[in-house]
Amino acid sequence: MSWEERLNQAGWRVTMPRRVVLRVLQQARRPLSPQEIHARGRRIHRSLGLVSVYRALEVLEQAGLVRRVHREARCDGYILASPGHHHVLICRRCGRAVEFPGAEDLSGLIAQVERRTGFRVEDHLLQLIGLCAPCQGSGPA
Amino acid sequence: MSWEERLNQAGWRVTMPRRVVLRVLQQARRPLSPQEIHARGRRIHRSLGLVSVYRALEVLEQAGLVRRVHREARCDGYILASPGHHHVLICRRCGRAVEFPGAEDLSGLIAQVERRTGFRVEDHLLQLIGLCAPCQGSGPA
DNA sequence: CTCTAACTGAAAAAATTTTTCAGTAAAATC
DNA sequence: GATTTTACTGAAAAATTTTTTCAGTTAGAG
Repeated sequence: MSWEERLNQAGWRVTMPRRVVLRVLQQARRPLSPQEIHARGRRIHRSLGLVSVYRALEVLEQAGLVRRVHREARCDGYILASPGHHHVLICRRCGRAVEFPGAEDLSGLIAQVERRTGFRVEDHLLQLIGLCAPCQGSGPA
Repeated sequence: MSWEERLNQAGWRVTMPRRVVLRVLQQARRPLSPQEIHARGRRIHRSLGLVSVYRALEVLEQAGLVRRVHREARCDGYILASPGHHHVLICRRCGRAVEFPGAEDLSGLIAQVERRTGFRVEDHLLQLIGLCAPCQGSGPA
């Protein structure tokens, strides 16, 4: 099924901004901000508006065609650090965040990725999202 | 070594805004934005400025006393999604991003975390940061 | 082809983050 | 403890990013 069909079946229309945003991301070699996507998109279709880029990204993300990557810059949640531990567990209902140890648990996966991609992995960001024990009883709201 | 000593040894001063931000985060049960930290901080020290919160977070993060959590909202990098795969590998030098499969590699870790914390894990965010093969030769700039 | 409501771009508004600057205070030195 | 230095501070202004509003436009069902 093409992405156009996927959009249609989900009740969305295939429009110029969505087409352009997708094409820009297909050609990109790194994560792009809405601003960057807009700038590149205008080279494909001059009248593309920035607002439409924001809206297209929202729809395309919901449709699973685009993924948001969380980068160092411009992300605004802070918790207290427990030195040496880098993993975070967040409850999607009450928002509670817990750090937990376990860098060594990823070593196998990291070694495998390094072998397959040629990257040298220096750091990582792992966040698990779910429901904490008290929130499991309280319905999904 | 206390956090005050850690700051001093790294050449930073122990000041009111830094003290207040740290105290707010110690009392918090979830990740807080700079705005939220500011609002709570003013209840401890009325004259605390928002700008100082931003600056304190920057310093405390560098000192390893505070950790930034990347949440769904307000993060601006997008890449194309390959359905079903959730992991991303980013080169810190050239910015190139690659998705890679491997959700199943985390199942052991996730089961362990669920057992230890009582959370039910529904989703996760794993990003590896490092140097891609071409960038490994070209120095750290 | 017609119709309708999901869309669009532009402008304005809102919110967030950074810069600037004159003054303050932490902590090293006396 | 007083003096001195300069890393810091809050407020205001500027810059940037994101959302809302609105009058039209257009994708795609019928």
